[in-house]
Amino acid sequence: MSAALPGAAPGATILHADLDAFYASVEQLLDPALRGRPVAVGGGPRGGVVLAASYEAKARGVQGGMPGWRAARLCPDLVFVRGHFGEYQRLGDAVMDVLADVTPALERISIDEAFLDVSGATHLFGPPAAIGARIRERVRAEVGLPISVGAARTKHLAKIASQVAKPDGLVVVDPGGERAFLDPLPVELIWGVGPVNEQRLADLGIRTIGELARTPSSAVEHILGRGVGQKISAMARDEDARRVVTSRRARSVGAQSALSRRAPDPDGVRAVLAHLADRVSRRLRAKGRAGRTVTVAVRFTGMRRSTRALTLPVPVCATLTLTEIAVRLAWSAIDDAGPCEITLLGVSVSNVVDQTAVQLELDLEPPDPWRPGSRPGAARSAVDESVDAIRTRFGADSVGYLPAVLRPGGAVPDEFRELAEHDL
DNA sequence: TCTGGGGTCCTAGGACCC
DNA sequence: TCTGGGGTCCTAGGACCC
Repeated sequence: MSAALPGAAPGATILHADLDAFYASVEQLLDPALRGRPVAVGGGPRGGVVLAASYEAKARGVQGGMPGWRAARLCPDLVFVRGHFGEYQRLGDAVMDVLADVTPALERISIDEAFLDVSGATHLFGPPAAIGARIRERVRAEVGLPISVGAARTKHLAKIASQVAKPDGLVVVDPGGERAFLDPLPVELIWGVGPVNEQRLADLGIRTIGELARTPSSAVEHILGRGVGQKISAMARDEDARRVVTSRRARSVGAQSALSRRAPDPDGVRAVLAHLADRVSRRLRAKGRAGRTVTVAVRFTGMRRSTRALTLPVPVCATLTLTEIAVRLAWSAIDDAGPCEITLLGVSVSNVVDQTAVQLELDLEPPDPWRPGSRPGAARSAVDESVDAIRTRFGADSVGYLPAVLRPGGAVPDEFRELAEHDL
């Protein structure tokens, strides 16, 4: 528990609400025996990565993204749980419902995190500090989860405030108090400063946000590049002008699967890519969208990655078209790599636009010489439409292009994938 | 014992056009 | 025969976020 900084200044009207160790907290809510114990969702001592760690686990050095075996070594009594992904979705949605009661100016940025602009809500609920406290009480009482809230004049500052408030706290940065709040904090709290940029800044002797704010922007741009340098300098100087955006559509859609290391063989590569292309194209068609650029990512042993992209003259969303393009791109990368083993394949589609009723991609394919006047793309669309309709009625696994046996080993549940999907 | 899966944005270099 | 400069699009790679 941490106390709010005093103050009810009307200017701190952007809130950032962020559930604490979300997946792990849900597990502790569902199973009282896990409360107070170090818990890791996902992974295990013999493989996979930790998707989320409880605060008890974090205190022992366990972090999200860490390989399970390393987490187990750091914390021998760590309890690994598989995860209740459907519950995460349900409870995350329930929390967003609570937030939406405060204001419709709500920007959800992930399953467990959102910005709110409460400038229109203060006459109903009081100053931002009171709204933040009310949100925390309601989420605790009605959903049963701890949530931290930051309030400030800008999104960037509100997000930093919520990070400082964690776990289970509320921090309000009053207008006028921004510099005093920011200056002593480490640069890694700035949105966009990760391990690499943190080190680059440290090489210049810059460790705090105050030091960064006092460094000429040109010097920062010199080591971080112009775009990133300008952004980060502006953040350090508290010059964030972003508004709360209530709806945002994804600009790309992708799917990827880690594979147990294997030498690439044509049938196996095609099978995995067909599966991924099916996931991607299905999501596109469900929203009446299509994309012009197809990108394939291949990861090799040693975490070396390679990508290949192709931009088409017209948007595509047919499963078979996407599969064929992906296969060609993947082999371009694999052939360039020489003898190798692959550990991941990914397919993504960008340059996404609304698809008109006409399936323009039909004309990408040459006519079938055996059937004069035929439009082979029409057959593809017809197949996709039939499959989509069957899945709608009978479930996603009722029909597919692939034998189930080809699903890559170690795959995460589909429910987990869906948690991370952005709205198209 | 050796790293998930969903995304966003930026950069450099090359092709191409006017 | 040689040649400027700017703009746009594309590709490949990389950093970062949740």
